[in-house]
Amino acid sequence: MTEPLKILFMGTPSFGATVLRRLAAEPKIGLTGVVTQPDRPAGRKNLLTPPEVKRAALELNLPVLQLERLRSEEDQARLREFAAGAEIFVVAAFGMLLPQAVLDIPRLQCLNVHGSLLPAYRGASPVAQALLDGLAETGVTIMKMEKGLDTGPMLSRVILSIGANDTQPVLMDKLAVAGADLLAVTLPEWAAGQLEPEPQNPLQASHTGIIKKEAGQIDWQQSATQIERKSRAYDPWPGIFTAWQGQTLKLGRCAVYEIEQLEPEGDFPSAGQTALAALTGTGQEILVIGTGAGLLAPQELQLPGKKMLPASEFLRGYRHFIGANLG
RNA sequence: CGCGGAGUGGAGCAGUGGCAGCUCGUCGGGCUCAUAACCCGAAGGUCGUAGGUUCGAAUCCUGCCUCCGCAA
Repeated sequence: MTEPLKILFMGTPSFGATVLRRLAAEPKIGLTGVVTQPDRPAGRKNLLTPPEVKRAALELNLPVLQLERLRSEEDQARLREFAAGAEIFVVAAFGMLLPQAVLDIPRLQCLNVHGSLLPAYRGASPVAQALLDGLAETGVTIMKMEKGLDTGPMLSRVILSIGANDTQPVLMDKLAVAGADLLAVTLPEWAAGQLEPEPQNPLQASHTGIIKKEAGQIDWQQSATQIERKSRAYDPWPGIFTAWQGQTLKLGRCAVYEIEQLEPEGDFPSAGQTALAALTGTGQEILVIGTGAGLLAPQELQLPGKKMLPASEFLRGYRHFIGANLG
């Protein structure tokens, strides 16, 4: 058996941390160090919080280098020094574009693990977008990095099915695990020169951007199915929310019902209107909200300063919620 | 010192200086072919915590603990 591949890992949030932890357990792979972003103020007190990848690296007793940017000569020099001995850079959700000068550092190039089946869903939020679009399956692609954003030629990929109840963190984690396993296979083959990179077809490319807070605003004209997808794609941030009595009302997990499945008390609610309806057959009463198509049944609701509550408990405290118009 | 909200019987809420309440649940009884429905009744709270103001504090002031929204 040959020497383990010497790898420098670059990543920032939990996707990167999951990949890092699994790589660390791989005997054929030797991690020389971890590069991540600086600690940032986060949380309610704005406490300086280390990125998840840093926490994982410290647990694994790996040297850590935190860089704010990579464009200056000075930063690149520090990186070059830190990366001494590394043959490959492996990048997973790093959050920074690597300049050409950085891409040129390692002898065996830079490889990226991306949470989609490229060339579809390039960019910052491939997982959320796949959930929003209601895809049946997605996957992970390992590519050789180029200067562009997720444009490099592909080395390997694995396809995963998306569960009907998968939320963004759940799917993200599945992809990270699959991506790490794929790396464990791909890296040695790449190092041995056994892989021929396959260029991406730019005509099939699509882009995903950074998610903004406003994206979580519910449009009640959308179908219940679309809104429910949104609730899974935007979990845990920004979540999905609407307005009630001048306050932001967050919805947690949701279910979707067709009109035939329910017997309402009175008329079916219009878009954005709340109502109680009985499930046909069982007679069980549930909270539903009208939408552009179908009915949305939120399982959990939350008002500012309050806890997320199961719908039944929420209604005990706010009985006049029934019949309200949201949005 | 980033901004802000909230802690009240088992659960969720109301009560902003003067007897601690509502919905639900729980327990007992009744009604009913039957029920998650309905009727009658009961138990269950040192109002997060430590001080302070007051004749009197869940309520006003201060510290602390816990939970949460915004911002990042």
